Formats: sequence, C-alpha cells, structure tokens
Amino acid sequence: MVPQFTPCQDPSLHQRRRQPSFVELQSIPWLSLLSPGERVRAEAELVVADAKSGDFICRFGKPVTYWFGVVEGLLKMSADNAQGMTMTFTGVPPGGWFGEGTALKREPYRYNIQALRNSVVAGLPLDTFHWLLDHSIGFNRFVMNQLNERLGQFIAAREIDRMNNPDLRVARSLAALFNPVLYPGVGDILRITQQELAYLVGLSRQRVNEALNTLQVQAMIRIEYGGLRVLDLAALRSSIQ
DNA sequence: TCATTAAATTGTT
DNA sequence: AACAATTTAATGA
Repeated sequence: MVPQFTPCQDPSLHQRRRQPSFVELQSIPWLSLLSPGERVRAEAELVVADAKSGDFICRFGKPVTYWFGVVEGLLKMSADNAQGMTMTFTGVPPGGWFGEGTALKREPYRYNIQALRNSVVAGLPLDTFHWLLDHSIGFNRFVMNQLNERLGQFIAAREIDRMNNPDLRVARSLAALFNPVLYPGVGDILRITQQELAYLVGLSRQRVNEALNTLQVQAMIRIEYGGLRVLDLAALRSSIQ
C-alpha cells in the first residue's frame, strides 16, 4: 500500500539543526573549491539536521532560508499540479545540492522536498550563499555547473516521462541518480530500496523489481540488498529497447 | 563475541 | 495485495 507520509512541522528541521561533523563536511563537494578564508566562513555557517522519513525539507510557497544539500539518505523533489496530482521530478541522493534557482532570486520554493527515508541534510544560510556568490569564483563555477547539469536532467526527465517501456524508464531514472556531477556522493553503489525507486519512477514495486532484474541480466547493474551497483552507466543512459 | 530475535527488504504469485 | 524467503540490525548474555 502507498504509505501516507505524515505531514510534519516545517520548523522541525530548523530546530533540530546542529554543527556539521568533520565527516559530514567532507561530503560537501564544493567546500574544496573555496579559498581558505571563504571556506572558514562557509564551514562556520553550515548547519546539518537529521530528517526523518516523510519530513519536508521545504514546501511550495515557503520562503527560502537555506541552500540545501544531501549528506546522507535520499530525498524526493516533487510538485503538485493543478489537478492535485503529485508529480515527482527527481530523487536527490547524497552529494546533491538543490534550490539554487530559488535561492538566487530569493523567491519562495516552487516545489516540495521530502525525505524518502531518514536522511542527513546540510543547509547553507541564504546570506552566506549570496556572499559566496559575490566573492568566490570557485563557488560560482560550481553553481553554474550545477545549473547546467540539472537543465540536462530535466530535459532527460521529460523524455523519461514519455517512455512507455518500464525497463527503459527505470534504466534512465537510475542513470540520472548515478550522475557523478550532480551527485558525487553516490559512487558505484546507490543506497536505494526498490520501493523507494518505485516511488521516484512512478511504477509498482513489482514492476521495478522485474525491470531491475532485466537490467542485471544485461549486466548494467547488480542488485544488492538495500542498494544497487552500477556496472555500465553509459548503457543505462543510452540503452534501447 | 556469539546466538537469538525482530525488522527491513526482496522475490514470487 | 499478499506471502514467503532472505538479509540486516538490535539485543542481551
């Protein structure tokens, strides 16, 4: 059955925030692009919080407070359309940072971000985000690269939505999650259950299970308990039929 | 550290 | 949707 995520209080994350640990800081890909001075300030202002499964990191219409990144776990980016249907844009695995578009314009969020399972989320205060944009070339390069790569993902996502072959849908969605530029924290193994993947792709768990086994036979992935290992990312991206 | 038990995840119909 | 099989996590001696 489809679990109804219990809607939770928005300020909870803000209240549960704490200082990032050394290991958590290491998982933040753009810190190494900063100059020593910039880095000191960024690390001082970064916060992390534990999000429980079902927690909303941000909601449509709420003002932007942080630029967010995933340290650990898995998030889901989605929006509600006019018909009241929830459509999932993408999953956000470890190493992924998002919301720079709305952060740049200081606009309210235009989508929801929800934790698919217990996760650790990092947040950079909006003022610090803008300060880095004004001072750090390395940071600007990262954000620009991020925007460009995500644009490619959204274009690919439109094609995925139009595909009727479930095996292909799963393959392409997986390829997106294994994107090394957007999600450097993923590596060879993506921690995701078949149920979670089913939510992201919009298929039943049974069908996802079947598709994954097909992809495994084709030596594109290896199914592991609670996760998947990529063997051939290029094939996931471009396989036909 | 090991054995037992509970919980989570996967495989199958 | 239901159930069985498998894997991992938690517990306590």
